[in-house]
Amino acid sequence: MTIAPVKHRVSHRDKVEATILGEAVRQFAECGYEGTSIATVAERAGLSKQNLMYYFPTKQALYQRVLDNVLDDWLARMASLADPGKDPGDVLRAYVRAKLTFSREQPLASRVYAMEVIGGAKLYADQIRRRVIPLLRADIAVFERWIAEGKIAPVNATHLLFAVWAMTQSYADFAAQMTLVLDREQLEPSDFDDAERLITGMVLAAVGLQENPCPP
Amino acid sequence: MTIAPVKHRVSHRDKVEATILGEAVRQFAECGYEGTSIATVAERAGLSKQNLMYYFPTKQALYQRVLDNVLDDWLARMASLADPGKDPGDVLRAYVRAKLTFSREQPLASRVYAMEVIGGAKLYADQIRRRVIPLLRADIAVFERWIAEGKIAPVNATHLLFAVWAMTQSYADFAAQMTLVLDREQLEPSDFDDAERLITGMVLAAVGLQENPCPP
DNA sequence: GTCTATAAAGTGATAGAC
DNA sequence: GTCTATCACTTTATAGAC
Repeated sequence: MTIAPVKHRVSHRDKVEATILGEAVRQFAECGYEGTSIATVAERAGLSKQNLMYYFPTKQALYQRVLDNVLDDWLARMASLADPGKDPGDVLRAYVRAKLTFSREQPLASRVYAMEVIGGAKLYADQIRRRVIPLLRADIAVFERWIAEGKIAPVNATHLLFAVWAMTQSYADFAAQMTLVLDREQLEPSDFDDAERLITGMVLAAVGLQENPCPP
Repeated sequence: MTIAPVKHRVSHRDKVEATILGEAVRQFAECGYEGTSIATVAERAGLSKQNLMYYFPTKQALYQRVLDNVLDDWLARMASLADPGKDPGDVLRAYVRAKLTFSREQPLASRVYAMEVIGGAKLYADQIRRRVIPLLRADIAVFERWIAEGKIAPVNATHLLFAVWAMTQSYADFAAQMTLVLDREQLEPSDFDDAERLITGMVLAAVGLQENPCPP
């Protein structure tokens, strides 16, 4: 009886799964869940589709793993950024920067998540409810505490978070349109710098934390 | 020889096409292009799939007509909103309001367009290049002229437009996630009022047009 | 002008070989 | 433990009937 080769730090299975997941995230980001065929994913990963289904028994299992990885990565970067004890300005700056960095470094992850939400989150609503919503609500609560303490101007905290989310996420999701406007092959680091400056400025001005040109 | 009944103001064909397009936009918004089957669209529209393909010879033709209608509606609402002669504050307020109204009244249209862009605009890039990009560039040029004339603070006009687009569009595209945060069945008119207030405030504060709480 | 039978290719999934 | 031949079904599209 042969025993599984546990001595390897990264098993053969782990390597194959990583290859599959890498292609899967690209395909799901382009075509969404229903639009992606496991045959295409398998072909680009260099496997037969039947072989892929040995590692991921169903298409849904593959999709959920992709989305799990997306959330893991995102949550690791955003975890407890909003600390009510820290300076509001610093927190807001860090928040915008972290979210923009994710859009720049993991645009495919962002797009898979966006596609799922736009389509109504039919396959992942439970996980969003469990892992994302509490985090967003906590961030909103921090904003509201700052307002109550008079540290920032009284704005609608919920919609402020929606705004930050929307502006930063769009640099991954709507990159195709932005590159057409900017007449570029792809978004450059300088574009993300410009975006960070503008978004940070807007947010800080909105909550009264930035010395802004006030009309006389 | 029978002649086509041109006397009818709305032909039988127009009515059937409208029914089909109504179901198609819903289906494309949920599942994207590849994820939508014309059989499903036909069934919900009360036709056989073969009959649907009499009116729209290919799936691509149906998809392009749906996207054409989306753009027609959107362009009609946004046409020449940015008039360099008008008051910048009024224009920005009207711009945000018009875009938010579209998100509220035509969320499915917004989502079909968003899905196409996120997937890389593989089937509609030409039309976006032709009909959308020039309009966005014109809006940016107006913002830049205001800056040159000293009417608004010197911000990055391109990214300001990206920000407005992102914030307003997200109330259609990310509605599924927003309703989870807000614990609602669907977004209410009051949510759009709150959104309009916050977004307008952010934009006007960013360009120095709103008397904002300045730190002492 | 409107609708239907049929085809040709592709889908996710399983049972079983190495 | 890893991989493949095969299946039952759905996809878009066409050729042709009413």
